[in-house]
Amino acid sequence: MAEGKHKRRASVLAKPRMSRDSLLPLLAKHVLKNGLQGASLRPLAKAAGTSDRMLIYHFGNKQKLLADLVGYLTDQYAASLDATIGNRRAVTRKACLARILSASRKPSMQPFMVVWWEIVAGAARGTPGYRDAAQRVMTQLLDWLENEMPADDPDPHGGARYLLTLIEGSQMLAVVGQQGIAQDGLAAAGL
Amino acid sequence: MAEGKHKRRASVLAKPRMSRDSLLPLLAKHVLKNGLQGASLRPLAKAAGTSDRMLIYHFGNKQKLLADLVGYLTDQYAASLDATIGNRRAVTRKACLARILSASRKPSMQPFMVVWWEIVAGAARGTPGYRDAAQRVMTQLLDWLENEMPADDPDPHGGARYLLTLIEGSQMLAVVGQQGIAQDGLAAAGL
DNA sequence: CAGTTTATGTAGCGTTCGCTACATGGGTTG
DNA sequence: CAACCCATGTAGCGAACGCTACATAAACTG
Repeated sequence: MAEGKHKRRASVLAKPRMSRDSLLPLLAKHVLKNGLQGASLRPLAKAAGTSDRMLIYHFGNKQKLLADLVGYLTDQYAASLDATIGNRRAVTRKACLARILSASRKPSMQPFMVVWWEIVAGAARGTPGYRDAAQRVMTQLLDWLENEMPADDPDPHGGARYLLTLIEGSQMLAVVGQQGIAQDGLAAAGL
Repeated sequence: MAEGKHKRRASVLAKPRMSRDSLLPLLAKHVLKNGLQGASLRPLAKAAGTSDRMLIYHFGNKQKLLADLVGYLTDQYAASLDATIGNRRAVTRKACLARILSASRKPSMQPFMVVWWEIVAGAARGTPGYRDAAQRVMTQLLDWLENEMPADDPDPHGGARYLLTLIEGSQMLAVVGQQGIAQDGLAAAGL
C-alpha cells in the first residue's frame, strides 16, 4: 500500500494526461466567460482541450461535473476575495463593509459575481451541490468578517452577521441595477 | 377606424381562441412549478393546452416569450405581495421588516421565490427583459416600504432603502440555507 | 514478456431543441 | 358569393444535447 513509486513518465510531446484537477481550471474559465446555466459538454470539452467523451469519463455525468465545478469556482472565489481584501483589522464597521464591497466591485471579480447568482438560483431550486457550495462561501465570508471586525466592536458575532446581510443585499441590488438603493440605505444606517 | 363592432362570436364547443394574455397565466403556472431556466417550448405549450407552433406564433420567439413571461410573473408577485401584506402603517421599523419577511416566507410565495432568483441570475447575465422586471419589483417593494414606514420615522426615505437592503440580504441567505445568519444579524441590529 | 488496466479516439444512438413550411378551415370583408 | 386573412394543425428540418459502444495504444503489474 505504501508505494507511490511507479509514476507515469511525462511524455515529451504534449498529451499531458488529464484529470479532474487539471480540467477544472479550464472548465471554470469557460464558465466564467460563458455562464453556468447554458453550459453543455461539447463546448466545455473544447475549452478544456478534450472531448465530451472524456468529461463523462472523468466526472461520471454532467450533473457531477457541474457540482464539482461549482465547488471549485466557489473555493476560488473565496480564496481570491481573501487575497484581494487582505487581513488588516478594520477600524470601524463602516470601513470593514467598504473594504469588502469595493473588493467585490473590482472588474476582475465581476465574472464570478455573474456566476455567483446562477449558483444562488441553483441553490434555491435544489440543484445538487449548489447549496453546499453557496453555504461554504457564506460561512467563509462570515469567518473573514468576524476576524476583521474592529477590535473594540461591542458585538463582533452579531455585527459580522449584520454586515453580511447588508453586503449580500447590496450586491443583489447592484446586480439588478439598483445599486443606488443599497448605497442610500447604507448611508442612512451610517455605513 | 372607430368601429369595434364585428366581434368573434364565441363558439359553443370550447376552442376559445388564445392570445398572449390568456396564455401567460398558464405558462406562469408551469414555470412556477418547473422552473424558468430549463423551460422549453413543447412542455410550456402542453401546460397551456396548445403547441410550440402557437407559442412562436403568439410571441415571436422563445426569448420574447420568456421576457413577457418574466414581466408577467414579477407583476403578479408584486401584486400578491401587496395583497398579502396589506397596507396598515407599521409602528416600528422592526415591525415593518417582520411583516414583509413573514409574508415572503409563506408557503404560497415560495415557488415564486425560487423563480425570483432565476430572474436575478438572468439579470446579472443580461438576459433581455430580466433586469427591467427585477428593477420593477425592487422599486415597487421600495414604494411599499416607504409608505408603510412608521409615521414618526426620522428618515423614511433612507430607512426604506436600508430595510430593503436587509430584506434582500436576508432572503438570499435564507435561500442558500443560511437563514440563521440573517436572523442573528437582524437581531444584532435590534431588528 | 504476458496480461491487465487506464486513458483516449471515433461513431453514433435516441432525444429534444427552436423554429419553419405548408395546408386548411372558418370568420371577415368587399 | 368571392376573396382574404387569421388562427391553428401537421410534419419535419437541422442542430445540439447527454451519453454509450467499441476499439486501441500506451502504461503498469506480476
